[in-house]
Amino acid sequence: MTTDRSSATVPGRRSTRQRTAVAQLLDQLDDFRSAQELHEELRKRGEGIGLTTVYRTLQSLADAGEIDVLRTDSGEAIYRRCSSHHHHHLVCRSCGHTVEVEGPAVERWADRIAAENGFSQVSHTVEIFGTCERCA
Amino acid sequence: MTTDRSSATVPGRRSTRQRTAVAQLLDQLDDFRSAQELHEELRKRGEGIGLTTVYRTLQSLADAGEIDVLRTDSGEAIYRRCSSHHHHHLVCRSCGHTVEVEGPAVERWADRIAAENGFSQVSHTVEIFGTCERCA
DNA sequence: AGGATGTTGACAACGGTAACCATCACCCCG
DNA sequence: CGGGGTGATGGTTACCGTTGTCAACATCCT
Repeated sequence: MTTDRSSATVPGRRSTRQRTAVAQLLDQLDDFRSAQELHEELRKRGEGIGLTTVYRTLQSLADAGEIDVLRTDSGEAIYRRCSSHHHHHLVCRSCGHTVEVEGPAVERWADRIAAENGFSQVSHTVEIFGTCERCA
Repeated sequence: MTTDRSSATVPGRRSTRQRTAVAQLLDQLDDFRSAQELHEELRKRGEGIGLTTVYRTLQSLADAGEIDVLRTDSGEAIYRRCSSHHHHHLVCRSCGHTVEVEGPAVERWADRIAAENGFSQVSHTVEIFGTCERCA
């Protein structure tokens, strides 16, 4: 069995009903969702929670590395609970279905390129978009 | 000799002083810049041009594939005139200084991963961010 | 030159996100 | 097990990048 991350406290420290609700919802979902979508879903489920709190909680979780953040073409941030090790995503443009992927060679390539050009504090974004079988 | 892209018209069709100014500025710059930065620079140079027009022109150029668009961590769009062949970027977080990079192996890796998971119509984003030597 | 049509730009609206801050809930302590 | 200090909440306002609006204007074809 996996660790129960739903009770993660992250921010300052306290565990509240709202934070638990956000964490649990993220655990259940497998696709990237926007803060507003998550907020709407929580309210739909009867959770009393403010949009501000959702934003704050997501930001804390992201800062703590507990969730991944992507940007849509329109600039909107979308969130998803991910495994903790470094990975990238293969995302369906149509339904948002996501597969975590790895590419050790890509990591090395990025680091090498950056080093060759004198860049430090290197990070990189690698996302693959396409149409999944079900949406094809 | 290369084609004179500074006179690109793109949108509907007409060539105007403003569009030429934006295109020329992009030709001179080698870094990713936000619409507002470009607008400010143009005014600094004495070009009478509205912010709205800058946004519109950049969007048209991007739609036409004449410039590349990236998103900063904060979600802001940044633009840069790029070579037309497929490439990626090594971008300085601090000053926007950019180096175009290539990674044939990465392209193949992305295509293979997508194929293995049954995804079609594959595209990918690969950007490397860091701090360049001058900003370190 | 004349005019149809595309373009401009000041301004207002918009949408996502973050700051405020008074009220509230955790949870530690006795 | 209850009081209270401290961190959390959330309605509201503010922000900021970006886009819509629309009257005035420039371009370019004839």
